[in-house]
Amino acid sequence: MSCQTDFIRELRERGFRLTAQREMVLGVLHEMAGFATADEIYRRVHALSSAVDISTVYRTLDLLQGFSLIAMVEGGDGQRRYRLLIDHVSHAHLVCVACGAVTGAGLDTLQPMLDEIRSHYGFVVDPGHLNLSGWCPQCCEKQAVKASLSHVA
Amino acid sequence: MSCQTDFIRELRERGFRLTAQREMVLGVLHEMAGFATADEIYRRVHALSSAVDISTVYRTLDLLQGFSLIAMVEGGDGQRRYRLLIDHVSHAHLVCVACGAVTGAGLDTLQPMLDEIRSHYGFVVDPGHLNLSGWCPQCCEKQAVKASLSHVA
DNA sequence: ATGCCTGCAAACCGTTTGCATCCAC
DNA sequence: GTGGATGCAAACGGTTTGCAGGCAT
Repeated sequence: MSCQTDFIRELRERGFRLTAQREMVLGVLHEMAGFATADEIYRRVHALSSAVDISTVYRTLDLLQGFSLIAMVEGGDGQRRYRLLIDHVSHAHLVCVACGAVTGAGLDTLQPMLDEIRSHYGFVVDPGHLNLSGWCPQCCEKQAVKASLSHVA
Repeated sequence: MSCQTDFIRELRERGFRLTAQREMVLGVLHEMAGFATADEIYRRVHALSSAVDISTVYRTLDLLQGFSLIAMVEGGDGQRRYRLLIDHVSHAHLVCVACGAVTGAGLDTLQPMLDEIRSHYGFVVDPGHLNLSGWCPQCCEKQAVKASLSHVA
């Protein structure tokens, strides 16, 4: 619930209003384990109260991003996925380009590399948006199958 | 030009046809230094021959992806960017979430990390699609300015 | 009472697809 | 000649925006 109070405090401090819709979007994000698309979030909010529009979901997600309370990744399927950033900041995200699944990975092993990139290229990798594209174990296998097939065909 | 022959050979082997449009798309990709959006590619091809459609560009890009001859990254702006994979395989891509700029980074320093991810999570990061999101030096500065402003507002 | 937020619906933009025509094979 | 490839245009799906009304402040 700490995120809830963070959110409300941020809202108040910046002169935004607290509405039932914004609470619901945050609530849904809070009870979801991993990443979710805007539409998935919309559906769950809509189940709570049918009078919530998808545009409000997007606007609230924008707001939450502005507060750095959520992370956003671009899936390989053209859909964006969102996730709350409550003490998940120290995680990298392994995004499967085949099925869109997102797995968490400890950031500690990656930190030396990020520092190296920073000093080499002046490029600051955002730890909250550190997304590595590739294949999850399941799709990795499928990919191997597909590759062998395309050699035949 | 080696990519050209690779492409033609792949086409022939798989029973696809060699057309002027496909050659032009490949040619444009070849003469471009970095990543480009489908629209940028389209404009350059269209400049060569006005009778080329954007849909053909997309279809050719799909084809090239099928042959693993190009890499695709999802920019933070919702546009996909493409790039030829001629001896550029050993590069990671630093994608700026603010301006969409893509910088290359040597893969050698990152390889140990990729191996670790593979053994830890069974997740195979695709070296050809290794995209790290963050801020390029220019936008990094702007971001810092914006952050300080939002504290005031 | 004020004006920020909302729902509605339409616009938007990148991408995909159906179909008649065309051309590489 | 045949079927894959193309151009055209319309559809598509996720996201954004304009606007009149509603509700938190």
